[in-house]
Amino acid sequence: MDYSKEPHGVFFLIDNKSFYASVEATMRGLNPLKELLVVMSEADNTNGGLVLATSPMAKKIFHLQANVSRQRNLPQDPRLIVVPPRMNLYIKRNLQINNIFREFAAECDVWPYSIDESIIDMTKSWRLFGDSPRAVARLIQKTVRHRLGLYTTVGIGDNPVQAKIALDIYAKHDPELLGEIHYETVPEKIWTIANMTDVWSIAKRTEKRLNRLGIHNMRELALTNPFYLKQELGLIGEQIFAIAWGIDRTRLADNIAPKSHSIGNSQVLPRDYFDKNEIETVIKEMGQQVASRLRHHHKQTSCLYLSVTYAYAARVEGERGGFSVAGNLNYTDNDQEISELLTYLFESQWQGQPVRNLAVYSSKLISKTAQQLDFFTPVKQQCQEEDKLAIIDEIRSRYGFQSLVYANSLLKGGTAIHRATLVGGHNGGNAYE
DNA sequence: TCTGGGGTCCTAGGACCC
DNA sequence: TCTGGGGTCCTAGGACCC
Repeated sequence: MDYSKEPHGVFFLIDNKSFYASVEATMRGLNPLKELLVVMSEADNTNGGLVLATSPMAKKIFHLQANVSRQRNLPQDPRLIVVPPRMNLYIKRNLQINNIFREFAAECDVWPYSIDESIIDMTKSWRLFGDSPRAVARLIQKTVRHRLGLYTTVGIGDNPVQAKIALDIYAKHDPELLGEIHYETVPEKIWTIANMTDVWSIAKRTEKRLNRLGIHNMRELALTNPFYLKQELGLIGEQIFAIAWGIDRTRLADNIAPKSHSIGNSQVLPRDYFDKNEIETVIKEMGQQVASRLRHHHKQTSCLYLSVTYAYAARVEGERGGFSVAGNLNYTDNDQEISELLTYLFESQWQGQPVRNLAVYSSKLISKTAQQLDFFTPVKQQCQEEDKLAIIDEIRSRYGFQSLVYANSLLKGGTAIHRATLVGGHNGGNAYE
């Protein structure tokens, strides 16, 4: 493989070791790597408790490998500290960590990827801070540890995908929490990965399809004809072939840049819902929440998507366990218009099955520059409606969502009030210390 | 996994157009 | 109106990630 024309840079992929659990440990004056601690959400719909994060030592001692597990899987051991999540605090820490990264690279070269991972393009700046990329990575780790008490894990690569694999496969098990992959070390570092599903973008289904083609590891993948892979797996085939060779031609500015394609919410209901009115109450609430988020981002949507999953008891083998439908409408961020279309979509498909899971997404978004008036409603009325929603948003941002709810949320089945203070479905806690 | 939540991207097949 | 064909857009579903 000739790598000479491939982009060569210095990329760091940094994540926080057991992020939520580590933050909680530091808040208690404990060492994140030594304590036995789990963060467990006990929201209504978690069915007894959902473990969101497990400290490294708890994973080791109690063999808790899976990231997400249930309360029933937890050992009854007095040494184990179980704490509720504080999502707002984790968001705040994430911002602080990224601000530290911005001391080591330009603003435009730091790309937050998730609540506990960021990609940093260090190509232009690493020489300012040390003799080798590895030394600079150590310095960043020490800085974060010193200021916030948190341990970070760093994958280093000549491009983002090498850094990502270095992080996932090597850094997490390295005593210094560092991993490196470069073009020259691809056969040694990537082809030897025992389990293909450990590689980013390959999960169970893709592994199965590869197995059917006689491919059982990364080396075999790398040595397969790429045209054959493309023919059998489509674009995914090309992509994972490139990954097997450590090749990544994406330019972060084009690909990672936040370009919001959709805004939506989903929830598992706290119990099975049988009644049409109850289900529609929640659908309307979710529509209002999506509308409110659209307004907050100054966006409007022209396409709504509703997904309904039936209660387990209503599933029939061989039949679909729910439905999803999409519908178009004129660009809007209006509660009423959004709720109406969602209700219509629901009624167009629902045939009385009990429901357990609902999702509402808005897509085909545009930035809102001015209010779009329609031809059929008096202008004054449209402006008043707009003003009313702005006031609702203002009151809610000052006094909380539950300070002002539609009467339907007080009806049986509504979940909005209960969920109002949750962040990502979990307890927000308080960001202030 | 008898159910967490918020996303992105890809694709097969149908509708529609010229 | 017992077979055109190519292109584009849309929908619904699948797969994956953190």
